[in-house]
Amino acid sequence: MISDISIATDYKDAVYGYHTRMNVTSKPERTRLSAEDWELAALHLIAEQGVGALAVEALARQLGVTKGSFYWHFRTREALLNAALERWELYGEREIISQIEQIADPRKRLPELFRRVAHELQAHRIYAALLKALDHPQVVPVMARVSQRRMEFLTTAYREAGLPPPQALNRARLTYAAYVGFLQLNFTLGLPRINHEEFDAYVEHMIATLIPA
Amino acid sequence: MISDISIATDYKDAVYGYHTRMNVTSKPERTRLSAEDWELAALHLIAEQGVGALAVEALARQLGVTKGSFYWHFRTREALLNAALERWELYGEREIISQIEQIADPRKRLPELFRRVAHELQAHRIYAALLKALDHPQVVPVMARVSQRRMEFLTTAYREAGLPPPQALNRARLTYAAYVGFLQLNFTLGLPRINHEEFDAYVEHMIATLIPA
DNA sequence: CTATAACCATACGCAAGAGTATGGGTGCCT
DNA sequence: AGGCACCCATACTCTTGCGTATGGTTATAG
Repeated sequence: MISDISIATDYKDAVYGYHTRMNVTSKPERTRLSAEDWELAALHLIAEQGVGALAVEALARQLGVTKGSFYWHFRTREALLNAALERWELYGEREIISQIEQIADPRKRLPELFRRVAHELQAHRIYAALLKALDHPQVVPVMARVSQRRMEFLTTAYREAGLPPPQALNRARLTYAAYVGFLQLNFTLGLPRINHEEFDAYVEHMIATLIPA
Repeated sequence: MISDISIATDYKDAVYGYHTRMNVTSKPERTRLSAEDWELAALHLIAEQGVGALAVEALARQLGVTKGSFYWHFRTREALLNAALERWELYGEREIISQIEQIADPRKRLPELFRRVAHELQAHRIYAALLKALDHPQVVPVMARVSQRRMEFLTTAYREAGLPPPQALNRARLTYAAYVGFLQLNFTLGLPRINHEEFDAYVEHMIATLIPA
């Protein structure tokens, strides 16, 4: 229980860099919660156990409170999910794309993108979890928008790297499908448990195969 | 009381009385069921609505019976899931791989494999559904075995097509990830709704990009 | 033709989880 | 000092879905 809380706190720190609860060993530290706290905890739980595991009483236990708190901040469970998804779409994305866009040489963007994504896979856990929750009607539009944006980014990157428009689009499709499939096959399914240097070799193979010289 | 129940039953027949089995007839379907019937219906439901929607009472309604029937054939809900998964692993696979293996020229196998898979996507709905259910501990080993077999098949195919072993393995990983990702992005998420000739162009692009000349 | 096994219906019990009602506590503002 | 907004706990209700108990029906072997 207490370790769960500390995990949630660590997550918040990792994302937003502030610290509200520093208990771990001592008492439950009765700090009051905000809607944001619930949303962040929800995202954390989704990343760990999937959307299906998002239950309000379970979340309340993790946060050291009861349902009474939750239903003051949110009208329903769906409201929490929507708020969490919206937060993820707004703040949980952006960084990488804007970083890559500032690389001068278009030819160097794609390899760099591949390598960065490959080395920050942990940040894509939520995306992987949402991918498996596409039967929930609430997540579909969010995922559609996010995936669409990423696809467009990839497409223009391939065009700038020299591919003619139609091929650039198909190459982007292929690349993005490979990304999505990789997330599935590694987070959830643990496949042959690829090790570190072998993984790097795989990434370089991807670069050599998918990116035009 | 009893009249209420009978009314509810009539209503059920009128609404849920659709294709309970392969043979699509109307109501007087009062044939007795076997365990196999339940397993097939379960697989069908999984393909349509995912593993999470596999509920015994819902299945019973679809088959035109009640729970009483189910718990004669199976000890528990998990038992049904396991039986259905086992059936799928045994009978729902094999065909394509064995077909492809009988193509003489190794260089022609991979393009042919790609095209066939692309044109029989419907057969991969269950695989796509199970992919999203990897948090259920029951499906993990099944998917691990199936994916492992397919990966090995792809790897040897790439070797026979001329790639040196380490590259063949990585290319197989890339290919299979692209396959998995494509399933996700198309069945569940409906992305930009790709049309027919554009899809064919995408498949050919995949072949040109992934298969060595 | 009847006895047994196979199959199914009905009516329960039980647990989990969403949502509600209501009251208590805590901080801040005036 | 008192009041109001904010936050949370407790104790319910209601629904869903799994599993059980028990008895009824249909098929089939002998």
